[in-house]
Amino acid sequence: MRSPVELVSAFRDQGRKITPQRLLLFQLMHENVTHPTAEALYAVASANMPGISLRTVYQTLNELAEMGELQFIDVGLGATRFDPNIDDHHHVVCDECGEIRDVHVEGAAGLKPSGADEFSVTDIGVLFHGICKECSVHSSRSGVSRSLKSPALQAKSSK
Amino acid sequence: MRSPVELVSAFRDQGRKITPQRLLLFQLMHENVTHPTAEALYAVASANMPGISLRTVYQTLNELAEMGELQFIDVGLGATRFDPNIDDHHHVVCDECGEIRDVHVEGAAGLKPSGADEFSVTDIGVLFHGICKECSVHSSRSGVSRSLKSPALQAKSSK
DNA sequence: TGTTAATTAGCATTAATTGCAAATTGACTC
DNA sequence: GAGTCAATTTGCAATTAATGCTAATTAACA
Repeated sequence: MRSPVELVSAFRDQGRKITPQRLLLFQLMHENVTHPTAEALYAVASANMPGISLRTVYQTLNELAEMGELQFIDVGLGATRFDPNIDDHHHVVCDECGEIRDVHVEGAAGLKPSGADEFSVTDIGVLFHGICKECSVHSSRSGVSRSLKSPALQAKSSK
Repeated sequence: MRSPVELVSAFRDQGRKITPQRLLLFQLMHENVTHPTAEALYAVASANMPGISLRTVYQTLNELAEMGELQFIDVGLGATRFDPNIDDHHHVVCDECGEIRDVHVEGAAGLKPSGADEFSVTDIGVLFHGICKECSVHSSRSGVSRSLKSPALQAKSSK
């Protein structure tokens, strides 16, 4: 995702307006490596701008994605995560704490599916599941509990 | 996923009961390559056994997953898909029609994430997006419409 | 400073899935 | 073959994630 300043121009160039809400969200998402959910971003935004609506957060995230400024990522937990990193990269998810990290994967671009004849590939995503450094040290902590491969059984966020 | 006959034993061995509903679902999922959603499986099950509940379908799918007999897969569309194939394999999703196919991926097991130090990997999933043979021939058809990378913008099933 | 179309907020709605409790029924015992 | 009891099924309410809709607001331009 480009810098807030660049996004301001990009938005104006497309006939979109610059509002304080959008500006704040640009700032909060720029170089954000936390892969927040819309709700999580909303929480942070609310702290800075009381009264901002969750609806606006969703709207803006969708617009940024539409403009190719960020990526949606879905690791199998309930909510979509947002990633301002649009370079070629992949993700690692800790099945203990739920944290997601961007990683580079050597050779990923060269992977070929065999078994689906004449399927034309437009995108390849590699998702690693496992346990992060922090979680393997401190036995188990807060965390997501249970295997992330079983969404139906997952503990939901306790709101 | 093992055969219905084997599952009957496996279930009994764990103190679980064999009901007509479960038996039907075992049969419907065995060697099923359609990656159905719970709703889709429910539709087929209902045709065979009117009155079976969606709740039971979810319940049974969760139990099968818990026992390692099937996999949940999440391609970023709203609903979780169920895959009775638990061999080492990956998936291809057609962004036009939404179909998912199992594929083998040479070299996938050897992929390493770089950038997340000391992350211990327990599972690797590769997901290919693109257009399937059928959809590239007939221009566009029913289909999922729009990029599957943008769940927030997706047309929802029209129930 | 006025005009107008874009945006925001807030609430209702939809979709996917689970929680819960009452009624039912496998499986085992006698 | 009948009785017992815990497991299972149903059906409905509840929850979560996300979008649809609309009135009120406001940025951007003339």
